[in-house]
Amino acid sequence: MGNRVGRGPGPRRRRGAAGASVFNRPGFQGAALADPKTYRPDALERSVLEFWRTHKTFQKSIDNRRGKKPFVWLEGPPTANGMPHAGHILTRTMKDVVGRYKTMRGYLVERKAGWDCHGLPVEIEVEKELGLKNKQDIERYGVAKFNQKCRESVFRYKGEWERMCERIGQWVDYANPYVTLENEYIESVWWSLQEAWKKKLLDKGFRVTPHCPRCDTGLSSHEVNLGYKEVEEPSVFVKFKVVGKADEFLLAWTTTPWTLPGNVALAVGPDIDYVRVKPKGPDAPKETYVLARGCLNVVRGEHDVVATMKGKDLVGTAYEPLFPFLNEKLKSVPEVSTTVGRAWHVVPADFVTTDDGTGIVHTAKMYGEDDFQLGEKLGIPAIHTVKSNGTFHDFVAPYAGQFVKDADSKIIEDLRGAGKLYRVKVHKHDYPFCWRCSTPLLYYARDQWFIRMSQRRDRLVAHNNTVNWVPEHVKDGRFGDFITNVKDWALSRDRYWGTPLPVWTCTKCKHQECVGSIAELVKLGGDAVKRLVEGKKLDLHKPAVDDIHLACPQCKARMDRDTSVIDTWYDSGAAQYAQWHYPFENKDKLQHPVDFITEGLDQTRGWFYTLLAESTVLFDRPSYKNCVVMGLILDEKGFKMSKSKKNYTDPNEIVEKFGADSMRWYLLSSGAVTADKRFFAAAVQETHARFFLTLWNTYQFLQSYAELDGWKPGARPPAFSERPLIDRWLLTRLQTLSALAVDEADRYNVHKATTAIQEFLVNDLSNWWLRRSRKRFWSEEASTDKSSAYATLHEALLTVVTLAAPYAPFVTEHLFQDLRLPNMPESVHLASYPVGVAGPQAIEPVMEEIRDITEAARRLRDQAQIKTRIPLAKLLLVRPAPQADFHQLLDLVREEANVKEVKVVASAAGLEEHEAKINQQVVGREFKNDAKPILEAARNADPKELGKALAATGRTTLAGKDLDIRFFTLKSVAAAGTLKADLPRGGTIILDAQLTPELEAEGWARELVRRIQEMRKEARLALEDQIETTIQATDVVAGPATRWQQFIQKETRSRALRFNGGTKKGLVKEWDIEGEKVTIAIAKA
RNA sequence: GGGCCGUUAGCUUAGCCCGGCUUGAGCACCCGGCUGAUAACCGGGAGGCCUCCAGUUCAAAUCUGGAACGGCCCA
Repeated sequence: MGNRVGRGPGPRRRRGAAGASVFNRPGFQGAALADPKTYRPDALERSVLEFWRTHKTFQKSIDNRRGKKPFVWLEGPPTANGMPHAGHILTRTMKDVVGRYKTMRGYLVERKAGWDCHGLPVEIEVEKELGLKNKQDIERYGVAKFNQKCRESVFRYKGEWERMCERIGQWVDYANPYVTLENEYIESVWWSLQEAWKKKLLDKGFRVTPHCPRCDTGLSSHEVNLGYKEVEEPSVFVKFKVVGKADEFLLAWTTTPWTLPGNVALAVGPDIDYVRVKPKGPDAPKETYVLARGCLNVVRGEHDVVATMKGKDLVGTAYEPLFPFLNEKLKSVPEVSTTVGRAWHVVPADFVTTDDGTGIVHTAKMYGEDDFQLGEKLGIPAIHTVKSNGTFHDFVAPYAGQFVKDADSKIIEDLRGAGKLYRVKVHKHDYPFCWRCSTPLLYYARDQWFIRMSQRRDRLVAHNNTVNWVPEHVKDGRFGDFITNVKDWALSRDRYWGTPLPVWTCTKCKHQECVGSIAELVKLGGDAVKRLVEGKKLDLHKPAVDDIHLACPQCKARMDRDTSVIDTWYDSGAAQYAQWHYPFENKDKLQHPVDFITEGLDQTRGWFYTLLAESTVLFDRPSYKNCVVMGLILDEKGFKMSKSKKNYTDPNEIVEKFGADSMRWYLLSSGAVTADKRFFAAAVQETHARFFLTLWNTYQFLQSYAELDGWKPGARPPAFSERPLIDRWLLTRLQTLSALAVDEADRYNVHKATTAIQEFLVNDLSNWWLRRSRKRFWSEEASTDKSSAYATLHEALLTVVTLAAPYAPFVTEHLFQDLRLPNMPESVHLASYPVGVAGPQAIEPVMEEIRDITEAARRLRDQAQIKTRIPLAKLLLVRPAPQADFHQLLDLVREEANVKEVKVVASAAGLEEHEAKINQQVVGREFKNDAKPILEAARNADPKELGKALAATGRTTLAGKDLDIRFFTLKSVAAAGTLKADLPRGGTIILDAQLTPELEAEGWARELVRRIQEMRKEARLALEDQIETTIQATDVVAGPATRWQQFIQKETRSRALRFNGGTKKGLVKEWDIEGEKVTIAIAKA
């Protein structure tokens, strides 16, 4: 390569104004960025957003792909009445990454936004705002006005959501979103409910669901889950008197005393062992108790077991009701009075355990799911003792009107007074509370609408099996478990703000109609409805929809709508078809399954389920092909982020400081996106520094030299074969990298793709290729080498930028604008994704070896305490003769290790020793059970002794076994006292550490150059500025350095250089170089 | 109470599927070097009972069982 360090950093002249780009930048105004050379993420990203707006880039990325294979993605609609947080940023980033990536791979990716509008959360917000406390308050306030407030409140944070999504670079069509409150959307939902109705899957009946007495409605399991709290409550052991036996009692246990007036049966496990016990002692009551043998610890004091039996032996035993109220009520209702005799008996049930309680389970039909099913089986009538607002009915006289939880203590006292209480125990457990209003929830049977999902269980399972779940364990784990035990979907909600259930019932003949479209509504509703539709006044919400009455097709009498609304989760699960107003419009848009969805793990039983449930019921098709389940975002300490604890940094602050790119890259690259992830500012900062600053500075390097040299992208790049090996290596690495990035992204392993891109940029491009190629840019004269360097750096940056574009859309766009050639697309997001060539190429391991050699050389210098600045004469590389072009790469070693000559020799006889290491795998396979002593002996042996024998004879003896060379790996190591090092992949280097006056002189020169360069920087001189330099030094330094005067002048751009003379001008500094005092002065010439 | 996921250096993590180098890396720390691209870079050092216990095996971070802790989900 020749020693052409030349003019150091400065070329001859500067072109254009400072900071102005030499590249083509059609859309950028440099003015937007105060200092275009500094990376200011926030300003840069905002200017890129502006660029996308003015060039309609998002729209073009779709229009360009018209006619191409579609890749269909479905947005899980957020509710916009809360602020977005870091978890939302992660899922929205993932959605965006996949969209951009697939677009660049050539697919048509349309991205319709969506908003989830209905539901209890919205109602609660409005209630709070208006100071309403319960449903009566809402009714008094007026449902019409209330729902109007809900409608206004839905989009309270819509602006924040849209701003956040835009700011983090999510491309999604917010101009044409689907909105679940619109008539078209509701009409599609109605259509689907009618389909379910036609299939006899939509039905009405009692279902026990978690119920909030304050909101007076059932809650979805998702909602219940948000409100578990640990509570300590009294639990009671109650004595049920056996009919016909004077002093015999069945002991049962409950944590909910308020359900005792509703008791209808006691359940036992048929195969569980039960005992009859009698208390012992003078004060003991003359009573016997029956309970499970496994629960005897419940019994207080001394006692005898007087009999044992199986649960099935107890079945049929009649007992006296604890309270008379329900009994009397049943007798008074003619339709059910005949069934009274079925209640208050011991019955068998498979849910009974002896884990806690007594093994005899108090059963109140209306207040537990198991209880209800058991009650149904026994034919016990469904009669409530408690109203849906949580207070006792009047017929439960002593507690009438009291809230159940408040009545608990009175019930306990009354039982104690009546001698029916065995004991009370404080019980600690998790109990659900309403997640919005903190009222304790009741499990409560209501007559409600439901979809018979249990009848479609097999189809759900079959469709689930077609889904590519990422991570895989969700398929058979959390999701699979859920659907194999799927329950019927309790659909109706006795609330106001939601999609109304479209079922009308005839007031006279009870005929029911499920309406599936607005057209049908007009047909059955007559002129009044027709006028509404024609006047565009139709509102399908309550209360307007309740005012629509249909004419019964059977008897012409009036039909009234069932007053309930449906579970809002049904709305979101309808998105697949309802977003297109299917089947009334856009029949061609519907796709089952869609290609891709992603949401957080918390949606497993939410949206992931409702989508699959509806597509199974309606179409008998799976809903999605690929489902990426994102992990949760945790705080710095690993706890779930919580608004109330405020244990997280506002993500907006982080975006402002380090940029959305850094935020996205961190979230995507630090471990799998499907794993839970800690999120904190320092982590994002590290990403910013490591990847983005490196990218930026690599680009700045190219930019500043191109500017000085007048180099332009695409200016006659040398052919691949003409470029130096190091360039060919880099370009080959790019191929391998691209292939890997595509492979990983195709499998949604975005963290592996991003990590690979980052490692390439930092390690290969910046820290190796560029580090080793800097001087090629400094050279004065035009050459193939120099234009190769430019072309290679340019091509590498362009490829990296394109590879990283889906993940970090902003800075890549900015750089692409500078790097693109005129014939390239106007945006990186309109470009094709590089697919590369898979498989490591022959040159890659060669470069690995070169890097190993320089590392080893540095290690040797360190050991010998010889600074790199002092050149050494020779480095011997001991290895078999390499391929011819290997020698080209040895120049890299020469410069990096600062040696005058690198020589490859076949053998270093006499300079090396051997170290042998046992190969456990081979020994293990060969000797099996006898391997242990051999391995132990090998561990205890001196590797050098072993190596000596093996190198000489090819065999040795260990633990009495004669072992040949194939049981060892033999390494050559430095003989004591030599500067010699082994390479990890074979081969050895030997460094000639002999110093000569010539070498030392050059070292002094380099010492001086470095100080002068540092002073140039300190004086803030421009790269190309000329200086005059004066050096005051003793002969130790000045003598040798004078011989290198030319070199020093050239390197430091010193027009004049004087030793020990002249006047000290400009910046003057005193240095201590290896104990020598040196004074240097530089002044701009 | 049941299910799922996780636990590797102070922090972030790779390796685990498919058992076999002394468990790799980045940040931070210490020593040294290098530096007119970088908030850098290069060499070295220190820092790991790979959460624990048992089992399988010639051999376990890796496979199996159990436990602890953390998180999530369900009751």
